[in-house]
Amino acid sequence: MNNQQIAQIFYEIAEILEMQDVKFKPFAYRKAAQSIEALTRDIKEIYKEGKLRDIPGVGESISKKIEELIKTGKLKAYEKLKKKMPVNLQELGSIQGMGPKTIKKLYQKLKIKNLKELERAAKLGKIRKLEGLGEKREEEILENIGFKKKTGKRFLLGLILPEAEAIKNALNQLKEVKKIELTGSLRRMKETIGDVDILAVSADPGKTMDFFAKMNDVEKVLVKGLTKSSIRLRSGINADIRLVPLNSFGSALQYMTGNKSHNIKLRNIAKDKGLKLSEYGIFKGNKQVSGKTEEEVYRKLGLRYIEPELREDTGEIDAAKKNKLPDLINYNDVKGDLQMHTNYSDGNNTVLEMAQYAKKIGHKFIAITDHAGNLKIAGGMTAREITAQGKEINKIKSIKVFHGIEANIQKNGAIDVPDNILKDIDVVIAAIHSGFKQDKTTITNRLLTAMDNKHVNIIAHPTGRLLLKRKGYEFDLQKVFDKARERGIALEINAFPDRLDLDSDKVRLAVENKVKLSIGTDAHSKEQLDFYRLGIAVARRGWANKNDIINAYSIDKLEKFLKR
DNA sequence: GCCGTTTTCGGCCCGACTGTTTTCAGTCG
Repeated sequence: MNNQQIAQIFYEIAEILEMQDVKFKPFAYRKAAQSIEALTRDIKEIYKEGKLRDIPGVGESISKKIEELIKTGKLKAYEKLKKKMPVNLQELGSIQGMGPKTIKKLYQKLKIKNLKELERAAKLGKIRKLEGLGEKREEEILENIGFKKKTGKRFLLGLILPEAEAIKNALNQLKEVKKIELTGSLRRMKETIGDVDILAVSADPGKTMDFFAKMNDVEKVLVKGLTKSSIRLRSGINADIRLVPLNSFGSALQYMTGNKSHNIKLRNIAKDKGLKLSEYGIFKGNKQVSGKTEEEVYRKLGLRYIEPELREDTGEIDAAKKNKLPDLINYNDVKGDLQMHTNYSDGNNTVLEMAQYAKKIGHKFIAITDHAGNLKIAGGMTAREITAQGKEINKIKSIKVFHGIEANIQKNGAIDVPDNILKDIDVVIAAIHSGFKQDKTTITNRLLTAMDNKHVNIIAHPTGRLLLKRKGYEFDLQKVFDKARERGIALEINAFPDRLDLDSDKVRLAVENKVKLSIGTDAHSKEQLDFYRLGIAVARRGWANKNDIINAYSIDKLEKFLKR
């Protein structure tokens, strides 16, 4: 039973209780499930320490249920509920428009238990005959099943951000649009995005909504009103827009940026102060006392301004109250990029082209880190090629270029490039590229052995995960942190859109452990150097300040770090 | 079921849109 599985059971309990019209309990179970999901430690450890009730939303009853789950792997209360409602909630609930009440009705009237049965019933026209449902709902269900089958539910931040920014810019061209921002998980720079949320102020809502619904990329209009509209883009992602009065822009921006539990906490703070917070502002009775800017909203609630990337309800509100928010690294603090590839291995551009583009986007330095050693598929360089590349790098004067390589950590932890080559390399990146299926202890030792190599500077994409594809291997994080700190090795925040590895939770732990981090785009073409801001976003979401990130160092300081 | 610098009992975030309704329930964010 891991954290996610336990959380899932509580989500399902919430759902079933909601079907039974039980008041308030669903909210409590959902809250507990969210907290458990957000834990950065194994809940079993917390249980062993007897500290389950320190988890927000976990009280007497839920802590006992967690104990039962850990001890027996089962939960009697859950199984009892499940008997009354033996349906695949996760599956049915993942279809847009299917909430607890509809699921319940469909089970009671048509015995629908899963997606397959739902699809069959819809195709046979059985759903439209039920009271409270109709033809349109039936069509909607069928369509959403089709949508679910076609795409996964989430999209990579790095791929959606440019598309969303293009939409924002197009809308911003309209003269009646006075203000516009991307909001939601995009603004929080979450690694994957469920949909695109846009907030705007418009002097002509009708015209703005018409434009929004008729843009080139629109596949289907889902909802269209004067304050709120929703479309599906050809790329498969949904985009929502909300129009509000200028006086409410700040509170609406706050509200739409979320996340949900961050917002709920803020509303509770407002309430404790005798105020009411909604997307339209902060109200005292009927009088609006705040809402034009986000800064003002936080101030009115007695909080320091909280950067969007931190708004995940993981301690930031408390920190804002106590004036203990981190001094986050800024997007312009990063002065260079510490992982990229050229045509010496599997990249598309030359050393010079990479350097020129890096200069253009404002970098002061880069490290060229082509594959070396025995990774043949990625065109690992030979000793002779490494020397030739070094000469080419030395010719570049417009920007500081470090000569690096990306070497492989072999199954026994050895680096597959000999020391006599490594000793002349400025930046040695080591990474695991094979043997992902080894057990936790083996991988841990492998990483620790690699970090004992006296030339290694950076461990790249430390967990090996690929977003929406591969989970990544497990290892003892604490041991690797300790070794990195002792040995003066940085752990990478790989900024390639489907990696973002380390992730922000692990970055936060690394920062707490005083481990240095490096940002590398892993660019294989010059345009991909733009991904560096995704890496900064991960750092910010991990509460890092600029001293934690070696890319924010001056060149002198960075050179010292690299010489260890 | 959880929780408390106004509470150990009495509250629990708030509003828009749609479909199937003739006054509103359900879903979503």
